[in-house]
Amino acid sequence: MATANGATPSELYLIDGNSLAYRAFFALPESIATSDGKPTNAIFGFASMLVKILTDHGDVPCIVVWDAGLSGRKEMSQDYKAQRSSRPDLLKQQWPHLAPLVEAFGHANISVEGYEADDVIAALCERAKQAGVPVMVVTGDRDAYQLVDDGVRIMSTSRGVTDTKVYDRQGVVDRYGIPPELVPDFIGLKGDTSDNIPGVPGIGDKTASELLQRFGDLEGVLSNIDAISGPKRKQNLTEHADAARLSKQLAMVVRDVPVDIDLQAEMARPRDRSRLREIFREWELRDPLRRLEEALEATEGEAIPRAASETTLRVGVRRGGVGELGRLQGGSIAIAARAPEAAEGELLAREEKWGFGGYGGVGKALAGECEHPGEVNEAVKGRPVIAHDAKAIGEVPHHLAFDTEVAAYLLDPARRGYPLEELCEERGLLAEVEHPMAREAVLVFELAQRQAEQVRERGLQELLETVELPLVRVLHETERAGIKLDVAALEEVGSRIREQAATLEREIWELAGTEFMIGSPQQLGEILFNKLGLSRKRRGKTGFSTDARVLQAIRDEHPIIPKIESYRELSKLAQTYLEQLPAAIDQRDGRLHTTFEQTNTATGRLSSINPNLQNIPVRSETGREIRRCFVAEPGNLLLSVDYSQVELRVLAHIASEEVLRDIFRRGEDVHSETASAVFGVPADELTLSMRSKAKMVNYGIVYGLSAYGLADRLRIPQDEAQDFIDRYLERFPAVAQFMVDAVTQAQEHGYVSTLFGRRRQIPEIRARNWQTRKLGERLAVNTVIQGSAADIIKVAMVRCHDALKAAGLHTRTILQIHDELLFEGPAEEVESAREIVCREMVGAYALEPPLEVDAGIGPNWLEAK
DNA sequence: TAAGTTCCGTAC
DNA sequence: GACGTACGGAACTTAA
Repeated sequence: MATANGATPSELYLIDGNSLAYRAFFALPESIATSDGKPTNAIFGFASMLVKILTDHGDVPCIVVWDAGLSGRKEMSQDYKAQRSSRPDLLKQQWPHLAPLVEAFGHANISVEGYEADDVIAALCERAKQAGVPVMVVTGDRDAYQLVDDGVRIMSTSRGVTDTKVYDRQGVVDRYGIPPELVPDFIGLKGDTSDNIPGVPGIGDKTASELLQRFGDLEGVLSNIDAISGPKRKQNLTEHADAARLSKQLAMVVRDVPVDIDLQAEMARPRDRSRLREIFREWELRDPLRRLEEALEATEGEAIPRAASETTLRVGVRRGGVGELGRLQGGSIAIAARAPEAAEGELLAREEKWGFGGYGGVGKALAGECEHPGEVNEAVKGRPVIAHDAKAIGEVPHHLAFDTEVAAYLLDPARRGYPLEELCEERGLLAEVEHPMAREAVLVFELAQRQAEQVRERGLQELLETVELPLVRVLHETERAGIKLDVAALEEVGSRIREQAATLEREIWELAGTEFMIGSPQQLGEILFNKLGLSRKRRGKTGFSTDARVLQAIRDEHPIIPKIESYRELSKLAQTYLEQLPAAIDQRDGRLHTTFEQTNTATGRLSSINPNLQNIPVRSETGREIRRCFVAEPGNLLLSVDYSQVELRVLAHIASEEVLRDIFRRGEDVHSETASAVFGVPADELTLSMRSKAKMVNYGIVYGLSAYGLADRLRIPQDEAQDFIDRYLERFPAVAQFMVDAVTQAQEHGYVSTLFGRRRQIPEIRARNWQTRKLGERLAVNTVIQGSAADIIKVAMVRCHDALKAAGLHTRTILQIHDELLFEGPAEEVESAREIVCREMVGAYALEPPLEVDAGIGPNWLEAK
C-alpha cells in the first residue's frame, strides 16, 4: 500500500484476542455454523472484525495479543475471571482456528507467559509511544480505557462485534466523565461484572464518575465518605472500601511486562491471500469473504492514503444574518447550506428556513438561517466561493472557485461516494465548531486547501477550473430546464404495449401448460430447460441463463421462445419507461427533470438518475415509439447534435494510428474500412456480416478486447476471434502500441490519464489474481478512450452553453447522452443554434482526425436524431 | 420486514 | 469468470 510519506508510520492496531473471541462467541448466535454443523460464531465474528479493520482503515499493521496467564491477579482474588475458566465447549472447539486466521491476514500473534493480554498491550503501547507510533487498541474490555493517551486510542466493540466506537482522551472523558488515568479507580467503585470484579454495591457509572470528579481519585473518595450523601451509600462505601481497593488493583494494567519482540518485524508480516480465502471458505464465511475481497481490492493502489495524524480545527461561531456572509474575513469563502427538512408527504414545511454556514479561513465562522439558498449566493457575490457539491445547494454560486466533492472525484474517480465527513476523516481533519452548518463550512474550507495542493501536484487544476467547475452551472441549468414528455402519446403507446404483453403472457402460459412468472429467470429456466427440455447454453451462479442471447440461440427449438422474447422486450419497456416516466414529471412545469451525477463514474462520464434519461430506448421499433414522446414545447424545436464515432476518433488520435486517421479524414465508413482491412477484401466485395463483425471488433478495441469476449459476441471459436484481433492489430499497429502503453502506464504509475489529464487509479493491474489483472488491462485501455471522449463533450457543453448565451439565443441544453447533446429552443432561432452548437462541439478539441458531428432538428427527439 | 444480491435489459 | 461505463426493475435471498 502507498503511504503518505515514508517518514510517518501508520497507526499500529493492538487487538485483544481473548476479548474479541469471547465477545464474538457470546454476541453471535450458535446457529452460525458450517453446513455440517461445526460452530463458527466466534470465528465468524473474529474474522469479521479483522476484515472491518482492513475495510475501514486499510492495510494497517495489526498485532493480536492473547492471554497466557493472569499476571498474578488470581493471587489477589479467587473470583477473578472465575466464570471464564470454564470456557464453553462450543468456543473451545473454535479456539485453535483463530491464530492461523490471524496469521493468514499477515498479523502477528503475541503472548507473554504468565500475563494477560491487557498487560502485554499496555507494555506494547509504551514501546510504540517511545517509537512515536500511534496505536489503536481493539478490545471489548472496559478496563482498557486506562490505556488511552496522546497517541493511543481505543476501538471498543459495543453491541455486536463489528459495531465499534473509537475513543481518544476526550472521548473517554465525554463517555465516563473521567480521564483515562482514573479508569481503574472508576472500575474499583463500579465493578466489572464481566471480569467478576465486585466494586461497591449501589454504585454505577453515574455515581462513580460523580464521586471521582468531586474527590479526585479512589482514595480521595474513601477518605471523604462522611461528605457523601445518603446513609446506604455511606455504609456500602465503608463496608466495601477494601473490596474497592482490590478491585482497582485488579483493574489496573501491569505495564512492566517483559515483552521481547521485534515490533518492526511483527508489523511487516506478509499476508497470505490464498490461505485467507481458503480459511474463509473452509468455515463458510460467505459474507465476510465477500467483504474481504472488496477490501483487498481497495487496499491496493489507494488514491488518498489515510492521514497519520489528526488536526482538530477549533473555530468560534458568530450568529448572524445571511447578508453578513460577504463581510467575512479572508479571500475565498466556504459556504454550506441545508434545505429545510421535507415534512411528511411531499410538501416542504413552509415555515422552515434554510440553514447556512460560512467561513473565510480566519476569524470566526458565521451561521444563521435564511429563506432561500439564493440569498447565500447573493451575499457572497464577488467573492470566490468554495462548496461541497455546489450543484445540490439549489443555486450555483456566481463565482464557484472550488468544489470539494468535484475535487475529490478528480483525485479518485473510482470511488463510490464522497461524503464530506469521510473525506475529512481520511485526512485526519476534525472540527470542534459549535454550529453544525458553521462546522461544515470550516471543514469544507480546510479540506479544500489540502485538496487544492494535490490537484495542482497531479496536474488536474486546469481540468478542474476550465471544465468541471464551469460544468457545474451548465448541469444545474440543464437539470432545471428539463424536458417535456407527451404524456397522452405515451399513455397510448403504453396501453397498446400492455395489451400485447397480456396477450403474449396468456399464449406463453398456454404453450408452457402452466402459469408462471415469466419475469423470473428461475421459474422461466425451470420451464424451458426442465419441463420443455430445451438446450441449455450458458450457466450462471444460480442456474442456466435465460438472457436474450440464449433465447435467440434456441429460438427455433420451440414456438414459446419468440413469444418470450417479445414479452421480455415489451414488459421491460412498460415497467421501466412507460410507468416510471409519467410518474416522474414535475407537477409545477409538467417536465421531466433528471439529475446529472458529475462525480459518479470511474471514467469521467456523467450519469443520469431520477429518472435516468441516458438510456431511453432507440434501437427497437417499440423503443422508438417512446423516444417520440419526448417533445419540444409548442413553438419550440428540439436540436440533437452528436459526435460521429468519437471514441474511435479519440483512439486514432491518441494512438497516432495513421491508417485509422486516414479512414476518418477521407470520410469513409470506419466499420466497412476496418472490415476491408481485416478481411483483405476490396470495399465493393464486403458483405453486411463482415461489416458488422468489424464493427464489433472496433467496439471491442474500445472496451479492451479479449479473444474470449469477442468470440462470445461473434459466436465464433475463440481461436478465430484471436485471428481477427491479430489481423486487426497488424493492420493498425499503432493501436497495438497504444494498448501496450496504456497498460504499462497503469503498471508503472498505478493510474492512466486521459487527453485532458484526468486520472483513474487502476489497482486491479497489480492484483495477484490473473483475471483481475486482465480486467485491469482492459480498464486501462478503455478508460483512456472513454474518459477522453467524456472530457471532450464536457468541454463542448460548456462552450455551447456560453456561446448560445453570448449570441443572445434562448436555446437551452436539455440533455447529455455521452456523445449527444439535446437542445430545445424557439423554432425561429433553431438554425442559428445549430450552427453555433456544431461549431462549438467540433471546436472543443483539435483532434486529429478532426471531430465531426451530425445534427438533426425536429418536434420530438426521434425526429431530431 | 428491510436490506442486499442477482439477473436482466436499456443507453452510449 | 468471460470486452467498457452507467441506472434501474423484479425476483430472490439474507439478516449479527
